[in-house]
Amino acid sequence: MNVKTRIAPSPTGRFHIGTARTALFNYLYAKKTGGCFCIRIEDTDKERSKVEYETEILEGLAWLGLEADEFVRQSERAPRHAELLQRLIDEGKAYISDELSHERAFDTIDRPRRDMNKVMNLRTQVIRLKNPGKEITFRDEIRGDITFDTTELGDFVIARSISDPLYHFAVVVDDMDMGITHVIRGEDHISNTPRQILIQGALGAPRPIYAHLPLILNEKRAKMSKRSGDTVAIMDYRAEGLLPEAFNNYLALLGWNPGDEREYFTLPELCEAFSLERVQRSGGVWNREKLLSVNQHWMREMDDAMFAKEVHGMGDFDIDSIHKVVSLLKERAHTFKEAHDMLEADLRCLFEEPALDRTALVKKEPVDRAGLTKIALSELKAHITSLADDATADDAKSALMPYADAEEEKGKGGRGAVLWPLRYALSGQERSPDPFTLIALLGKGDTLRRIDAALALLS
RNA sequence: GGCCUCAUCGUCUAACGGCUAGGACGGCGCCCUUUCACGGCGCAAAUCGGGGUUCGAUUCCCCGUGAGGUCACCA
Repeated sequence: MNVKTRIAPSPTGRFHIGTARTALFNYLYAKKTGGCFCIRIEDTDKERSKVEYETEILEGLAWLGLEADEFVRQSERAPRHAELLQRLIDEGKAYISDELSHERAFDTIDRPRRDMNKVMNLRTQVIRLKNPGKEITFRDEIRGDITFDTTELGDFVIARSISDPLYHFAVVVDDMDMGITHVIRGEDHISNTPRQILIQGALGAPRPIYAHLPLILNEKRAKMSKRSGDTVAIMDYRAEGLLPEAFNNYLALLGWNPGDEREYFTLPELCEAFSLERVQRSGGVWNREKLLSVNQHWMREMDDAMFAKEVHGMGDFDIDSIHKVVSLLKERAHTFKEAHDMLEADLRCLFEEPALDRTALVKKEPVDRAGLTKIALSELKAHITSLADDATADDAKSALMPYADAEEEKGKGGRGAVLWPLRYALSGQERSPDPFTLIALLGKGDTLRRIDAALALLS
């Protein structure tokens, strides 16, 4: 069988985490089996569908690298929907039902004393499916057999009018026409499945294979939703500087596992390893910490030029400056936003002259160490002066550590009595990279200037 | 509430019916470093409860309990 899957988002909201994961699983399954992955925009709700949402969803899918083999917009299939709706009516499997419009009927309850003419005007027509009222059992690839009694559904509405089909009807028709073989979707669709099977029955459509994915839960264990205040828009994560590689990796491992202990996967690796059998049955709680950790992993895998470009994109920091500190950023940042912020925090001293504080410089209990600090800095200055102009951090370390070690031997303040003033003189910060890295990055000239500035503070 | 689904460390998860119940994230501790981060090493941390079946249940069955989903002329 030639596998064909689809992601069928409705453009009535932003590109959601859940949609992304459903798309990913559909994509993985299709690619794993050599099948075809389709995108179908479900825009039958003309009131709520918006082009900007469609655009965002499509951009999001592209960003994740979930390229579709086929693209359909449901609204473009209206004639086909009307045709089959009419056929069902002609065959007596569906009927036009005269009734009070749903919302207007509600109005009427509030204002019961309307005159008869008005009430007559409230009448409207909908199309309902004749429900044979039987028990339906379908097999779910992830959960096994699921049985529903469909009599309680009654003759449910499948269209507002011949030209205005509802979700259930459009889905069934389109899945049939497109030849969708596997419907992989969220668990929240389980209860929709029996009525769609009923429509398939009326249409004589084949029943696809169903697989209902566990939901993504928030820390309160409820379905992730914008309403509950969860960050569910993929584009918000992208804006923060998360990588699509990290997203796919994290999303895949939330509700699926490869059966071995690998944790990091590229998209092609996921395609290779994926199987529906190893999809989890229970919902997974969204864990931002883990996402960030996965993101850090993929950030470190990037080449430096790309990395610098991403950081540059988070603000207006000079690209060449960023380039110099990529390795520092790679070891610290979990997102590109974080990386950018570090340029203005812990790494600030690399780009602007620090404002030194005398107390912090000579910091150390219990007596005034200004004298000792002064000696240490002078000594360091001598060592640094003899460094090559393009000394690396390792060079600086091997030139200066022996001196610091010697102080350690003597007791007194130990290495710290040397290393602290050095690092502080160069950074003016309580937290910063180590002094040797600072020397290498600042260059000999700036390094000496900063030491002189510190020395001046002590005289 | 009806119907449906689910149930292993805090979280994501592994474990042909047979192990000291494994890994990852997070946490904690130690080392490295008198900063921060990285890194290394280590520790704590779980089979929801009760019945069965079995020589033996995390694993199979039943009943509880808990959690979630869904009950539109939205998708």
